[in-house]
Amino acid sequence: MNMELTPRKKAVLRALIEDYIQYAEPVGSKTLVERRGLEFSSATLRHEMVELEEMGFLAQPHISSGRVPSPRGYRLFVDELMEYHGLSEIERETIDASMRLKAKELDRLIVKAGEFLSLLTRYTVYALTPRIDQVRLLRFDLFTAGDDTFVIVVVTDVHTVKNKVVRPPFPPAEGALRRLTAVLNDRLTGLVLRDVTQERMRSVTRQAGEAGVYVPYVAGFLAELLEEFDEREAFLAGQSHMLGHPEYHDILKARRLLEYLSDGRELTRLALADSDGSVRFVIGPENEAEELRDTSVVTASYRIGGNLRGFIGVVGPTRMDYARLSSRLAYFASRLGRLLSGGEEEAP
Amino acid sequence: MNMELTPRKKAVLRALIEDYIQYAEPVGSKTLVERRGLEFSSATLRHEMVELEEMGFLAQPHISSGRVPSPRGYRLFVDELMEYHGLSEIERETIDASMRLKAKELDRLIVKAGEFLSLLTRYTVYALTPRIDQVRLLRFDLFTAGDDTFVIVVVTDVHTVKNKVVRPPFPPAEGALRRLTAVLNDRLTGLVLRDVTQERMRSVTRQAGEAGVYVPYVAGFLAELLEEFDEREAFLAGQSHMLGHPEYHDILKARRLLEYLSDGRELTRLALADSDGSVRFVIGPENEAEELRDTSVVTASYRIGGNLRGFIGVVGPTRMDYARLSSRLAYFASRLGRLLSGGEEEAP
DNA sequence: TTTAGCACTCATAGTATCCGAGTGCTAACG
DNA sequence: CGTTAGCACTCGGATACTATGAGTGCTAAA
Repeated sequence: MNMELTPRKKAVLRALIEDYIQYAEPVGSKTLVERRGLEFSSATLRHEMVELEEMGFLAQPHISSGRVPSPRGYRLFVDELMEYHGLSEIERETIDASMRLKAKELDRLIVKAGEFLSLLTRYTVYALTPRIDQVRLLRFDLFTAGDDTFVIVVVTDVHTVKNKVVRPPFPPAEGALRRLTAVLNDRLTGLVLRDVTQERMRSVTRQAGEAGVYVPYVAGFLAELLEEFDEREAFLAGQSHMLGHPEYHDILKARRLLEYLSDGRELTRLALADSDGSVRFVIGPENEAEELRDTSVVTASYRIGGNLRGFIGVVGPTRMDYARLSSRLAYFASRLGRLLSGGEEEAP
Repeated sequence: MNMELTPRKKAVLRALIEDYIQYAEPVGSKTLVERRGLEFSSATLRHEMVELEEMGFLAQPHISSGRVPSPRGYRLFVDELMEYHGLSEIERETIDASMRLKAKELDRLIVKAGEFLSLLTRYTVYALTPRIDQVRLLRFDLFTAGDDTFVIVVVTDVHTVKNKVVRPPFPPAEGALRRLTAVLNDRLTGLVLRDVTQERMRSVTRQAGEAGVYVPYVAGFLAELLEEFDEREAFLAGQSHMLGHPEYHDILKARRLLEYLSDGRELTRLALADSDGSVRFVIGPENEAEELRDTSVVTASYRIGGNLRGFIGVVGPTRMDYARLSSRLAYFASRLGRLLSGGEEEAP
């Protein structure tokens, strides 16, 4: 028996997968002729299908039904067979328009982007913010605000300025804060956040004189920032789309999946894309998590500035419209990266 | 026929509703005796049930089945019949512990709170931030950051400090920004954001000399802030819980509802609680939105500081555990308000 | 190598039947 | 007169059986 993937076998497999993606029903030899227009008799196709099944690319739900792609089949499809859809001008414009988001904080922006992507693709979407392990401190500013509080503002070199309002037991004097600000800017700016040691903070305290009593607040804030920057935040959008696919008409399955996805920690562990721009497919059992074994995840990454990478992706049944999806996702991610890197007047 | 709500009728109705809430199955006269321990024969209870049905408190899915509470029945139940569960010490502590949230931004805090409430109640939760129509400007600060950008920081009297990074076509000089900052603080602090007129900004420009070229950036930022503060933000959490209730085993129903709820604008229009602390129930057809006609919404409000009110609530089938829910929700909302009003060192 | 023909498989839909929880009504009881 | 036992009746849901037809694998001829 011919166990090579002849061009004809590829054509059959491709036609079958495309049909199954569209109609979500096992595809028979006759359907292949009638609906996909393959120029062979159904008997010939049956031969091919038997061999494709033996090669592991197809499966049969039961003995007398049509064929269904196996995960390996999908894998071959996305790697070699599928034809990438180009985007129409209109689609490009829709995506571009969606990027005019007003939010200023990174995470709000990502959430909005995810919601839009979910609207666009009609799949459930997850998004991960970048893990920011190298934040550089650019500037400090401390000033009083209200009766007995003061504000610490820290400017970093990534997309955000962070601040905190502090209420110390002893009311801060404007002059003392000004002095402390000067010392902080003198001693700490230009440093990477991770490199701000206790030793350095002690030297700030020494230099700050009486304003030194406020140093612990600054140190505490920096510690919080370090922690906050260091972990990715995860978001999910468009959960209701999951219920639109027939494979999740089993309510228990749908529920388990959504429950799994709503755990941010699990999301963070989810498939991450390989390299910028390109799209990664993780198909069914290729997923590590038990809960995703019959689910596919398609991910792209977006870049902020130089080396910060966040991820945005789509979750759905293995029978996803990979071809259509991947081009949209890739374009979307590249646009998102551009937006966040400050194509607008936004961002340092 | 006795059309008055005798104490016995109330007892029957209450027992029936409690049973239905627990088991989600039409309740028969025999069940009332055996499971709820009513001290009458099933025949007597059948008499009562006929009358309760005629009064509109019960309904019968079909002629030979048990009874189910009608929306009017639930209404009576929450208004008069149900017995509020107290919270155990452990539950109180669990809620209190959940309030030690690290997030600094208001909306992130609300999201986290909503996620926790959903975990606690096992229902889908929605949350609305307060509508902040009276923001007072406390302080401005402008400074350069990086090569050709500068940062505008605005401190307000509500829970947040806002900032924006701006990249003007002409690099800003440190001195000019210092001067502009001084003018802004002189002319605008203490004002309510809404009262910052174009006229006022023009006078700032005049006073700022050469730094006046940067005033439009500040004005633009203030306009954005006004818009941002003025609208509530809406969040949804725990969507997967919806699928846990048998009334949403109809996937189409579940999907429609989740789709409706994932539209933030619709959420904003959702039932709002009446007064602080107390909990409001909107039962099935009492909802204005068509999509919520067989869904109940239970809402509480939380206060930030003096007069800002946000809402947090729970969405589920009309067969909700109102008694258990309301006490938990009320306590949760009051705790949330306390947290946000600055029980911690947080917030101006 | 391809295709027509054919017997075979089996999921699905449709139909018939049964079961029993629950009802409403009536008559007897305290 | 309110309460209860008894009973015929209803009807949704479970179970069993059958028919249908899409799809198969195999064989033999083109």
